[in-house]
Amino acid sequence: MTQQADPRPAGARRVGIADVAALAGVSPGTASKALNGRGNLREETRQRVRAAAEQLGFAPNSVARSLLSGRTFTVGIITTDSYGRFSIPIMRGVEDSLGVGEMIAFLCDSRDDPIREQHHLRKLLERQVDGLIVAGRRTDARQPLRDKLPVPVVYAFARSANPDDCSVVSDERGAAKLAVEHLVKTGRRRIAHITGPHSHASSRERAIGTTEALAELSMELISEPLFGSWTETWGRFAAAQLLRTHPDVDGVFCGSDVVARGVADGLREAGVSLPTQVGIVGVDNWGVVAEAARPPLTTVDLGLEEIGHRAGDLLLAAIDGHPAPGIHVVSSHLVVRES
Amino acid sequence: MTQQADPRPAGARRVGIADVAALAGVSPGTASKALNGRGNLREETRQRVRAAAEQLGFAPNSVARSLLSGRTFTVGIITTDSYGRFSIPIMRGVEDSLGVGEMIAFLCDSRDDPIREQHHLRKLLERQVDGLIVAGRRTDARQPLRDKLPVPVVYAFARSANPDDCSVVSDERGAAKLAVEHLVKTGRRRIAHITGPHSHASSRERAIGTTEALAELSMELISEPLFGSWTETWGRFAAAQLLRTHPDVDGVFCGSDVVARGVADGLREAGVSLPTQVGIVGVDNWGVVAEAARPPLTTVDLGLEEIGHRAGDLLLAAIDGHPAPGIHVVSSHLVVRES
DNA sequence: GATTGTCAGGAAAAGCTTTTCCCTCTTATG
DNA sequence: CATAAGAGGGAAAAGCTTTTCCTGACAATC
Repeated sequence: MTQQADPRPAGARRVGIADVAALAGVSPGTASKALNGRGNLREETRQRVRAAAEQLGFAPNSVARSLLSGRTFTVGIITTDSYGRFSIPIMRGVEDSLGVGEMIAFLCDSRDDPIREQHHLRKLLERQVDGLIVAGRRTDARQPLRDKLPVPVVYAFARSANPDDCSVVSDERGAAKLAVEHLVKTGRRRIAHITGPHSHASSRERAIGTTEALAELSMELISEPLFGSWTETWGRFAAAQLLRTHPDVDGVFCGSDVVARGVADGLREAGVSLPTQVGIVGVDNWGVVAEAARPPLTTVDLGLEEIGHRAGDLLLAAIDGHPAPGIHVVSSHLVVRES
Repeated sequence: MTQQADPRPAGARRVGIADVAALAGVSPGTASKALNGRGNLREETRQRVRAAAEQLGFAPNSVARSLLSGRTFTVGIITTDSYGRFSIPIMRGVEDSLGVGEMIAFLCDSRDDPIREQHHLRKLLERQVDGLIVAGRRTDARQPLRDKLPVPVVYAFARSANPDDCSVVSDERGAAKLAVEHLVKTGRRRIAHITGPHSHASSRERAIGTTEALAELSMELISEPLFGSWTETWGRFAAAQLLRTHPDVDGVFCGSDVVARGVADGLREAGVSLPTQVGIVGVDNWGVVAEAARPPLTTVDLGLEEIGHRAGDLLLAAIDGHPAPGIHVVSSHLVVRES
């Protein structure tokens, strides 16, 4: 690996501050002050140095700068999800937040493998990252990374099992509440809940939130929540089953858009007119699924990008010495389409 | 931004090689040699140093190491796509490839904004990345990043307009050929092509590949290629139209899985039995779309992950002084499902 | 016994920027 | 005029690891 052939093929030697200083006829220290607005220099000298830097296309070597300051303006993102459905908007939010602090992110994919995760962690710490964000694909609590880390950590979407860590999570029950209230507000009274596997915390939370929200309105589900899998096939199957047992259903809250799309297809193909006879609400606001469904799905957006953004902000604050441990809940919002 | 509050909340002072050396009773230089297998040391000394490093949990500060060696073992990935459908598998491939070289990637999202892109470029160069990968979302050629970059660059998926740059691209015509051959092999003779916007190079290339592949078999399309958009709605619409003008169609090659799914729904709901009467082939192998379609879609996988992998390999080679300029084509492969 | 060679490890420089401390020159003040 | 103060800029250290060069000690050889 990595012979020592010339590592700079095209663009000549990199210019250093010494080159700028020489061209401007000052010492490197002075050049540094001129460019960074420090020290006590004549305005004319500053101009001269700036001109020299411009002319040479000087960009400070941030490696040297980091070595001195102990700060790299770099964070590591460890995602357990192979850049999938969930981590993508989260990462975008993180990058947005980090960008304003002139920080930049290393991306590591642990693929749910603890060994891999520790390996990435070590590599990131060697590189002196200023902080870490751990993004998961499931809302179930996860093991903390490791005790006594030398840098702050923020968990995004998948909370840390240690409540003293800083975690940013979605509001699962609030999402269910939004969905239920929307269904009721649009006149639905006989509501069912079709969702994913019972082994997923998000399924269970959303189911609990659903019954709670109905209870607040003195209502209840027309049947027990139907747990299955996060697939369209399950949605279609469950829709058919639901029609057999409860043909009078007029609203379905689905645990995800994928399930909701299956339910919509299942109902429509059984001759149910949507959204006239039955209203459907999904969760995720996953464009390719929700918009292509017939009718386009009304759905609850969990605010993944906002989660990433908050995680980034909290990490920056922690790096600046203002940690905010605990669970931070980002609220969901309803996206009304035609279903 | 960034006060100088204590940047290390939890884990005490970072241990340096000097700490290890002191504990082992040697000089820092000797400790370095011991840990890196350099120099001429007694085996017992090496052991002692290794034990001390272990005990203290020492991890070398790669910032200092980089400053000395001029190599950071870091690359920058600039994607024009907000971590979307295409960049995701590409990035995974890149990470796979880079991982074996113990390299790690900075991720930047330019959101198709040249200003943003230049900004990211500058930040990455300041950080002394060893190389760059530019990943696009469209196959259309793009402007090169900049002339005379001090590090090697590999373009992935979206080739550089400069043919002397190193680009890794998908085989659009080959993909069309695979699809057509599959349709013909499964007995289809009256084949149509429904695809995305004519303004996209990938639509045009796939259409050309389709007619070429048919020509090689002394066949031709039953109608001109139908250009539209990358949506299910277009697929459904085009399917209906196709049935009106060519009710005898028995095979459709679609420019993407999303379109193919629309076509499948459109045909099925018009009473066409799939795949008995009409065979459908898509492009992308996008799980959530292709697998949920009825029937699950046979599709051409463009090998995005492989593109990322190749790009990573080529970049590593270039960093090691073995550049391979030109266009590198990654071949597609057929994924046979039930359509 | 003196010289040469080898082995083990130490000392110091290098890599690039920033920052602290200090020096010199000018100007103002008593 | 002499001293103090301030302005402007230089010199050098610091940050951490690696690498080169060098020194000492010991053994072997003549």
